[in-house]
Amino acid sequence: MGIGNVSERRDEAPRVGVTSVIFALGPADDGERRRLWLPLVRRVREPFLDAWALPGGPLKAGRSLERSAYETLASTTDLHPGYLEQLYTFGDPERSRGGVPMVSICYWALVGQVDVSSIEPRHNVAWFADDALPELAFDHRRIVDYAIWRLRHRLDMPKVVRELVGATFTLRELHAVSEAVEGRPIDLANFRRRTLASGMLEETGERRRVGRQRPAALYRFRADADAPADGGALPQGFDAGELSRIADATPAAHEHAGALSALTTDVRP
Amino acid sequence: MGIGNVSERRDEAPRVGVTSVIFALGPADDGERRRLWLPLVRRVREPFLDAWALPGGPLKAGRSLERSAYETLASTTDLHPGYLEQLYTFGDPERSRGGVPMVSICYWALVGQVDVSSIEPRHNVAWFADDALPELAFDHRRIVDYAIWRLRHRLDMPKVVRELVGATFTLRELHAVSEAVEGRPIDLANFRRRTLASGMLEETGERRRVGRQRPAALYRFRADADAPADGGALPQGFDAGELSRIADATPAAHEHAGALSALTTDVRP
DNA sequence: TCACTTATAGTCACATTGACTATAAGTGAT
DNA sequence: ATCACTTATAGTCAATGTGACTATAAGTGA
Repeated sequence: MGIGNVSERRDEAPRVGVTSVIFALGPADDGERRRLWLPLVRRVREPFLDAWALPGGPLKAGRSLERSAYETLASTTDLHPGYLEQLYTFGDPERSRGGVPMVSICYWALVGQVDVSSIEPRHNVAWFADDALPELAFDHRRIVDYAIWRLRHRLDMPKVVRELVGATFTLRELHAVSEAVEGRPIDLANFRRRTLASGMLEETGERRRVGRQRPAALYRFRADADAPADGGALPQGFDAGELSRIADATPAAHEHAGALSALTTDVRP
Repeated sequence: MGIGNVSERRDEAPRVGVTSVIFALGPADDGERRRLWLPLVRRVREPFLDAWALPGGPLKAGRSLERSAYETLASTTDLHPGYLEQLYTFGDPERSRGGVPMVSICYWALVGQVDVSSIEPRHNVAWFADDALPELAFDHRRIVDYAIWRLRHRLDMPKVVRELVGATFTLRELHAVSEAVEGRPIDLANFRRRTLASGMLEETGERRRVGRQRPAALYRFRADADAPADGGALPQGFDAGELSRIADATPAAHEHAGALSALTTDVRP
């Protein structure tokens, strides 16, 4: 049906898997810039037994790619990102396992907060800073490198950043997130000016005091003028709505609102 | 075989296909802006018998995704793009055919010149302007829309454009290509200034006369300072080298050098 | 009230860019 | 030769965006 016999099927049907790279904002260790952290799972079978690997699993029938990635991620790490975007599909012949070619459709996500308690009990999940990763199984290191590269280059800051900050935030907080994402220091004053001028934000009217100093005005992203530029890497309206539906159906999914305030806490297990 | 009885294997292994969206610079019809044209193939079997569709086929065992896309494209359209980049992977449940989920890994490419003669004999391949496409089979219309969207938004002009112009070109030619890619008129004088200032180009020293007027200086892209910015959507060094290897092994692959001069010719079959 | 820290405003020089205008250089026709 | 015409290429001007700083304001605990 459909494909027909291409010379009696010498074409080994490839195995198809989904893999996720999740980024979270790390702690503000000392006075340093924050880093991005990402969760890895320890492999419990060969090959690469005991090695760290990206969370993933086989594509599940009847689900969209995105949903499949979401479910796999949730089952292995208890994470429920509010954002999931296709990154790249890997399928070199060398990726074959046991002779069967392996195609991995990779997704990535950004989460602001990590519910440490929920993943703590499992010893096979841990978080690592993006610049201090262990050896990874398969070609996962390359996948991570690519994800980071793309995060820093081919992405509109706003769309990403709003996933890392909470619903409401001070400019300094937004600034910290931006620095983490971009991986470089950014002049605060200029950041202020640029960001405010962009018109993406609106004041909530409230203020928040972080230390014991002058409290800062709280902002939120404007609901309208939402996509002043981009639309993301997802085809507009393709799987676009899917994630929100998933998120709505998943209790834990929304609890990363107000994320940043909680991020002062160490996320390491 | 393969598909088997549904109840036995409810984890229906998905079928995996590769699909390509190819863009070529269309003719300068009248005085209008040039358009991008793309090749479609007429389906020769159900479903969507006789409808136009993007060139594609099943993922071939032992090949990389990119190579598979390249070969499929070549066999259905005789096109040999010098550029092939992963676009997106589609795999919604609705894409299933005959109950078997269908995952399509889409690639896209830009070719400057089309060897009309080589595709002419086949009546099941034709070129269409990006703003005058026929009804497409499956969800291919969405794929095309996404490809165009991404071409115009998430891409660094230089990298794309250098695939559409020849090895050597006048600023006016480069300007025409840019207009086609961006899909909007661009002030020539400013385009000049910007482009020259960018340092991407270098003069060849020669000049070329297009009409009967003053000849224009010829430029080429500088070999060094090659990637002053990006690197493309491909993970650096992943499949990156692959295409060149393919291209080298394929005679017709390089003949789109000097492409633009030939583009005054109508590409329609 | 003071010392201290952070929020927020403002300055300045400089680069980029859109919208035009002006001049230079070739060509075929007269 | 010269002219009319078309395109190549250079410049002008105002508006805007931005990096690197500096200055002032607003809270706080002591």
